[in-house]
Amino acid sequence: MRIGELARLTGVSERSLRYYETQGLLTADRTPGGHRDYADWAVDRVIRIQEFYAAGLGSSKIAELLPCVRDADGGPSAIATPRLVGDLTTERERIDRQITDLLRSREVLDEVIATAEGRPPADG
Amino acid sequence: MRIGELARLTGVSERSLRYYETQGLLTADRTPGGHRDYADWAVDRVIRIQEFYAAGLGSSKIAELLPCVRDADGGPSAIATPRLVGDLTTERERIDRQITDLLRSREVLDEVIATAEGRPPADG
DNA sequence: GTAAGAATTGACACCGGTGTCAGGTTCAAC
DNA sequence: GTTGAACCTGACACCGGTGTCAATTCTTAC
Repeated sequence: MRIGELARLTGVSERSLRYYETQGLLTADRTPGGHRDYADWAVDRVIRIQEFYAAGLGSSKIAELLPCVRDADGGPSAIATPRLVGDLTTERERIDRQITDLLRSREVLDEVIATAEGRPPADG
Repeated sequence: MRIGELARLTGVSERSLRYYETQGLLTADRTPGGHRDYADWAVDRVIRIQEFYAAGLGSSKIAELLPCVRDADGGPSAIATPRLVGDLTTERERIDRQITDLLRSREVLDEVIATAEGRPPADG
């Protein structure tokens, strides 16, 4: 499929899809004229990339990580090197902390919202 | 207390503490010479500010939100306006989505780590 | 008084994914 | 062929919390 369709299917801008390619996150065949031609599994990959970005990982970490992820690209998945495993473990801890922060902030927001709506804030 | 001590106690840089003041997130008395003099509750407030930042809120939203949060600043808490409640509800939804993303990414990381360590990936 | 450490303001820079514009090329339908 | 939509590359800018440096001033202990 072409970049326009992929953008439409994933909700990710064409700009970003091209950027992912420069970062080694997403590859595409080319038509004789130079237009990108994506395989079907690109949709899943783009969604996964977005999830990783949302989780706070940077392009280079995602680039290392993607080959090790079992997904629908049809290829065999690589085994993470010990160094990468160390990095990912660090990321995992960061993600844990972030989840904790998010849960706490969500509670606070709920309390403020509940108070403003005249409901008694859930006991705390 | 002085800015240096507050920075040490919270783990937040002096630079950031001064920035928070410019954003209306944190106030301090001043000594006759102009040095900031923070009350004890500033520690809790700074930690809360950091949590909100970590949750993806911007300075201006936090500035609106803080007066409505019941915390240790000794003051009575304000009631959020309907407009603010709307904004906070939107933020709450964003936070929910982000938590979902983080949980999913964490699972993927766990699988990659487990595979690399020769453990069978937790069934999925 | 004086010296050393701490605090002040102001300015500049960074990161890094994304938006956007410009100027040119390709594709597909007629 | 021609035409209009889609695509190409390259460049510039943004955001916004934080790091850092500079030049100056305040505080405190001697």
